[in-house]
Amino acid sequence: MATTASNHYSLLTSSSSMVHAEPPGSMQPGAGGYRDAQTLVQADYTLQSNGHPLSHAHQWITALSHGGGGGGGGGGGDSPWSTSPLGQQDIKPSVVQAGGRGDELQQQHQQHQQQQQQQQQQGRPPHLVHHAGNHHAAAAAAAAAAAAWRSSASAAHLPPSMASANGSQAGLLYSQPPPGFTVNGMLSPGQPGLHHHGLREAHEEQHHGGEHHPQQQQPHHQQQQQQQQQPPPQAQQQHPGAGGHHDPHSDEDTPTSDDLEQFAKQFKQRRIKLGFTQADVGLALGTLYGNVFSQTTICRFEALQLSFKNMCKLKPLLNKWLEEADSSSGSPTSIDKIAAQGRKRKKRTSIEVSVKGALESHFLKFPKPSAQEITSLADSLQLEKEVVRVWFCNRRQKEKRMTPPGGTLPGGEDVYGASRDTPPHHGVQTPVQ
DNA sequence: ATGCATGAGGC
DNA sequence: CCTCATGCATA
Repeated sequence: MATTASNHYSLLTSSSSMVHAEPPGSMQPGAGGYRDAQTLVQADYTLQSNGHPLSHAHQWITALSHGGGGGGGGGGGDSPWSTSPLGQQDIKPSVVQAGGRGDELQQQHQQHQQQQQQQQQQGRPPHLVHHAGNHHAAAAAAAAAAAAWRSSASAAHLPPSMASANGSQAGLLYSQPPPGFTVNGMLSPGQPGLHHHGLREAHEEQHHGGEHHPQQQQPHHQQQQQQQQQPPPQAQQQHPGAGGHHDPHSDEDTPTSDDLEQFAKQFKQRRIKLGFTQADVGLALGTLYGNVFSQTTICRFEALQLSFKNMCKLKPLLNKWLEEADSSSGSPTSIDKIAAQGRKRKKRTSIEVSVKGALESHFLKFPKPSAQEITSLADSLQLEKEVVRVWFCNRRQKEKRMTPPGGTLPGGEDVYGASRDTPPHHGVQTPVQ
């Protein structure tokens, strides 16, 4: 029953209004059907994407710095962070799904919500944004994660090999905005003209004195390979005494974990002050540099929930945006979003808490279950094998970047060893959003 | 803000 | 099939 509705891919089924009638729980979605559909969709999608002139992305990315990173792909053994500085994959154009599919209902609903959200955020009333402020956990988590990074960073030194030269390339690759192009890729916001470019730094957020714990909270040991993402990030911090010209946000230097943390904070603050939403930024990046990102990604960046590598990749772009947004007065730029294509995704399966608990338990014992185990587990939980597989993948990913679950404090022993049971999700403040 | 999903690379 | 980067759809 976990699966709320296994499949109603609106599109590829010619009928738009049907499907979703399955009583939850009684059935288990046929994996086969799903796969087929997916394949079909995939082809379709690919086709569409191809036509699009957005393939430049991966080029610059690659140039930026290549990292075989995950490659290790399978390799759980290697530590992504240390090995390669930057990402390897190309950025795919984000297709905006055109409405009008069988999912209309859902989409509309979603949009509605988003609008609401945006209103709060970007209802840039001159007076103030009254945010909904509520989530707190995220911030805490972020901090924790950052802390972890910091620790590791300070502890390890890394070879200054990362290069992050891009910029020119980016422009080149994409439809370069004419010289003089108004940089602000976005400007959709009400543009009350209250951009105060004057306020540059928001340094106020300095750290709270010492949360540096030497040890990075590393989850437990695992019997298998535990790829620790121990990033040996370049912790090249220069001493104040020396040359002392350290510029935290120059997009050119190799960012340290600390830089990233700082940057993320500042970025968020300024973004909010300027009245932009995370989605706005993501879109603007696409307009400006050719890489479109979703609200999700921007959000994760701000919350430091991306891998170190990924953070490094994004930072330069966001930094540029920030500079532009702040120095350029809004000029009416129109962001044209290429919308179109319908992309039907499998409907999100919602796993029940109890089931989740079971999965968690297994995860603790065997983070990387074999196909067989997955199968039997899926069977006992009445879930599709694929769902279970993906769940584990995501879980592992989460654990990698996850801002250390509350626990981890000094001593960082138990990530969630003993009482891993309800990681109180949110709980922190987060001023906006 | 996050959970589940998709896909490109890699073994 | 994994990892990793991303994002749609959600709660």
